[in-house]
Amino acid sequence: MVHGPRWRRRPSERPSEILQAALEVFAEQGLARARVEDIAKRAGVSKGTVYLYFTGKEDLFREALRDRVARTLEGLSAAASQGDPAERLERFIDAYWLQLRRPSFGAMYVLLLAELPQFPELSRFYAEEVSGKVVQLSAAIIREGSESGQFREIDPLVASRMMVSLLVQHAIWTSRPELFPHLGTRDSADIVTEIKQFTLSALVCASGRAA
Amino acid sequence: MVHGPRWRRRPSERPSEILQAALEVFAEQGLARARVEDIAKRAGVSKGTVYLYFTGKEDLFREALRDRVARTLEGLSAAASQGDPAERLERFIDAYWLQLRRPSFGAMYVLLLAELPQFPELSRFYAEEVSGKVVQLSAAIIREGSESGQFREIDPLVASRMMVSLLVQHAIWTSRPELFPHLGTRDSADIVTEIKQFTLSALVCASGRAA
DNA sequence: CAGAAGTTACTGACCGGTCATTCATTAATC
DNA sequence: GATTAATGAATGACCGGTCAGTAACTTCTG
Repeated sequence: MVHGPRWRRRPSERPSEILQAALEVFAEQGLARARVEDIAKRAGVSKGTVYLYFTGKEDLFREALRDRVARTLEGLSAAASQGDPAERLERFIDAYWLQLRRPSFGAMYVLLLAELPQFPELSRFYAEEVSGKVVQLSAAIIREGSESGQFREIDPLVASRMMVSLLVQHAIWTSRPELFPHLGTRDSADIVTEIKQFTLSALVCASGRAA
Repeated sequence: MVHGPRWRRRPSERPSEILQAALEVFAEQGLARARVEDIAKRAGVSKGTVYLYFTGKEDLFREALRDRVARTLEGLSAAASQGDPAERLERFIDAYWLQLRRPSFGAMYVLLLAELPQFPELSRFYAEEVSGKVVQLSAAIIREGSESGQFREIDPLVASRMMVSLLVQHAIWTSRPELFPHLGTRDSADIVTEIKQFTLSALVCASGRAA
């Protein structure tokens, strides 16, 4: 058998290759069960190499999650920038749903919920830079629609939370069909349409019940 | 110092004491990180005793979760049984929210999402007996409201999923305030009121946009 | 009723396997 | 041949699970 070199030196690409592999393994196994050796194997390197670029398993976890979390907001502000409020809201929903249905989202969200208490710094980052921002962005659209009279009067932050709830929860359900059979065989496009219709019904409806 | 007996024989109470302690520790630490010794300590027994009543850590996990999960549906069908659809829906929301805001819910839900893939049997139990049932129950109320003309025409299963999304997601957020600052200092009662109003707005509104 | 004999709930030191981390060595590259 | 990237065998901490021993409780006997 003819072999190429047993390995190649690629110092600049290694870190991101390892992070990618790490996110996958952490997503499948969780922090405690994931084995550094498996992450290394998936990244095509040996266990020792991981320790050249990261100080340990926890560091690797932190970086992998930060890397993925930081992308959640990609494209959201752009989507929200053109047209009348209802259109913009629909585009916002589409853009957010695009992020949420990425296969890694469900896993990442579970990792966030399950492991983040151990990483206070990363928790703060997530709360400030991600979780809060999504609600703020959509709230801005809703506020405008409210002021222009296109949407009924409603606290924009409340409405925004409701809409985000619908999207996130449906994304989680979609990511675990074996636990949540009530979605049946609906595809992603149907779901997002249902969410849009429900949200807009709640927003354009004049009625409103007095408290 | 005077000591009582070093321990007492209480064979009949042991199992449930251990399950209770187990649920708490699993909720805090996850399956892999939780130590049997810590569960034992919290239950006030030694490690060996745990193995008298359960065959191992996984068995303990399975039983603790099944025990808790089985209670999720408590009181839901009763709540849904009197009055016109809007009232019944509000009572259903109140009853479900009562379950969801129990401190153990957030933790249990995360355990479900994170660890259940390893327990196919328990997954099936959850999917069939819990997850599906909640949606069915509320869908029945909505269907009736739709048929009586009190709610607009809408697929009851879709509307039901939307409503459950709102409740479950807000419960998760509530259970991790450090990750989700957008709820501010709102209390539980405000949140459930907001959810009711939003849901009913979406349901009673005549408008509807053509697809 | 004493207290001996028997039963079993319970304990905790120990064993064995797993896996994060280290580091002496080797291979590629300059 | 000097430098640095990469390897993988070796190390040791940790923890699930075991089991010989002990203490609480029960029953039997005179």
